[in-house]
This record gives sequence, structure tokens and C-alpha cells, in this order.
Amino acid sequence: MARPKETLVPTTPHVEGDEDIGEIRSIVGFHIRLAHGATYRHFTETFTDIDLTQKQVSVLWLIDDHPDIAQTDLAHRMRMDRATTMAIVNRLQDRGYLVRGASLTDRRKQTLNLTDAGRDALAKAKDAILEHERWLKSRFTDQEVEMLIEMLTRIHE
Amino acid sequence: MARPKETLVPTTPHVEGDEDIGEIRSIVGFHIRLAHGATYRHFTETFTDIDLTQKQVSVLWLIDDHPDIAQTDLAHRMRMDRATTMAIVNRLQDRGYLVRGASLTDRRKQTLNLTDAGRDALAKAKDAILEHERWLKSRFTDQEVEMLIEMLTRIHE
DNA sequence: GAGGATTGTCAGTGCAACATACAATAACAT
DNA sequence: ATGTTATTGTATGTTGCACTGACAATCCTC
Repeated sequence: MARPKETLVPTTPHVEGDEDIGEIRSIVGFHIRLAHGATYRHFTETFTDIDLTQKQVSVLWLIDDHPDIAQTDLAHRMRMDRATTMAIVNRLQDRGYLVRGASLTDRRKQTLNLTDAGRDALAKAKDAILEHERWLKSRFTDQEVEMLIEMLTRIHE
Repeated sequence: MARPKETLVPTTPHVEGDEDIGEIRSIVGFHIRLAHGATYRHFTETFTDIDLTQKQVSVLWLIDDHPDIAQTDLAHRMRMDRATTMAIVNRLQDRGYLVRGASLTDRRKQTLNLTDAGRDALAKAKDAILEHERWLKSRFTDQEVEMLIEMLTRIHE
């Protein structure tokens, strides 16, 4: 069967640089998802050597800021449920970045604390975060950054 | 890698209702992730009956806007890779919401089009999206919404 | 002490992002 | 035309993470 070079109806008139997404463009949630995706991608690129995810860094960071924190408290601050939190804590514990301890005040609770390795990893991660943030903030003035954070906070708080 | 010991807030005592997240608060990426999480959670709540994810709705929507679109083109517009796109298209196809067809112009390509069921699901989804968007936009003035979208676009475009 | 709530754990499910490999096809250089 | 390279879709496997529902231990209230 010969293949005539049929120049039929071009599927979508696909002009170079045509990335129009139509009416969906006006949907805020859509842009949040795309922005999150772009941010996440750049994050993982920046963190290839360190091999930590956004979530994991955030958890390390919060534990460092709040020693002896309980998993439920951590979950609450991160807006995660208990099961998800446990999965992340498990991963971090397996890698020797944190230790679980017994709470003195409530025997149901576990205290979470970083190990030296965890603190070390967090320090490296914070450097990488600064790099990542520079990439992110390069699009905005200081005032815009402030406004963006404020608006995003209105969504998640 | 001698790094000046960061002078951090002393261990924040844990008062009732203390949800402070410390210095991490100034990290834009952190807020994007939290806002995305909050948005995603509300989305899934709004969509329990319809049983579609953000991603799936976006794909249906884009296919509806661009009939005969190829998977690669779709992937590009959604900022996904081919494998991820295929997984989503497969799921949607299994549920009878779209069909793959042969492209007339390039036999490597598949054309994607919605079925009637797909169009129906999309119509319902759009209603739910409006509801979801109302929830999202209730925090902002029209002008702020516009600014937020513009800023988020700067990140993902 | 009994009943209810909280905390951590565990098992299972689903989505989605990634990498890798492969076959078919198209595009291109010579 | 021929061989090389690029593109497109597919298949497979891994990882992360969010959710559900169940469970035991513990705490709190009455």
C-alpha cells in the first residue's frame, strides 16, 4: 500500500509555539496544579544528589524546628493524615535521618528527633532549597513574592 | 563545608493551637505545595460522585477543546511525559470516556476524541469545577484572582 | 471501672511521575 | 534508494504519596 503524502486536514492547526489550553486557562486550580508540577520538577532536579523529596525535606525541617514532636502534630502541621505521615517517617527512619523515641508524658505518642545524619542532610537540603528558591523567585519582585505567599496561605491555612 | 551554624529560634514550646511552621514559612515552594494539597483535597471531595481526578478532568477538557489531538501534543500541553500521559489515557479509555483513532497524516500517531459518555462526564465535571472554583476564589477579589493566575503562569509557562 | 477518644500501626488501593526499553513509522542526509 | 536518526506510542517496573479501614494500646472523662 503506497503512502500518498496526504496533506489533508491538519489535525490541530499546530503552529509552532501553540500551547493554548483554551477556556481551561481561566481555572485557578489548573494553574495551581501546573505551577506545583513545574516547581516539583525543578525541585527534584536540584535534589538529584541529595535524593530527598519536597515532603521529606519539609518533614526533616519541621522536626528540626520542633524536637520531640509527635507524629500527629507533625501530620497536622503538614496537612497530612496519620498514615501518610507514618510512611514518610518510616522512609526517613530507614535512611537513618531520624529516630523515634518514647514520649514521657503520653505513652501512646512517639517523639521524633533528627539524627546527626539527618541534621547533616537537612543542612545540605537547605542549601539546595535556597538555590531552588532563587530559581522560583527570579520571576518576581520581593513585593510580589510576599503577595504570592500571602495569597497561597489564604488557600491552605 | 563549614557552614555558619544557623541561629535558629530555640525550640518552640508547644502551646495549644500552635501551628507555626517556623522559618520554613518564608519558602515559596512550601506554600505552593500546601496550596496544591489543599486544592487537591477539596477537589476530590467535590468530585466523589463523579470519581475523576484533576488530571483526568484536565485531559478530558483538553481533548474536547482539541479534537483529534495526539498524545504527544496532549502531553506537551499538560507538561507530562508520554508514559504518564498514556497511563491516564488508558484509564479514561477503559472507562469509555475517550477513543483512540488512527491519524490520517502520521501513522505513528493516535488521535484522541471523547465519546458521548466522555462528553457527558466532562459536562458534569465542569459544573463541579465551577463549584470548586467558587470555593477557591471566595478568598480573593476578581483582581486578585487575575493576579494570582498571572503569577502562577509565570512559574509554569 | 466502663466507654469513648486519641495515637500509632498495618494492609490494601489508586494515582501519577519517572526511567528504560522496544517496535513502527517518519524525516533526513547522502 | 539506502541507511541513520528522530518521533510516537507502547509496555514494564519503581517510587512517592494520599486515602481507607481495621486494630491494639493508651489516655481521658464520667
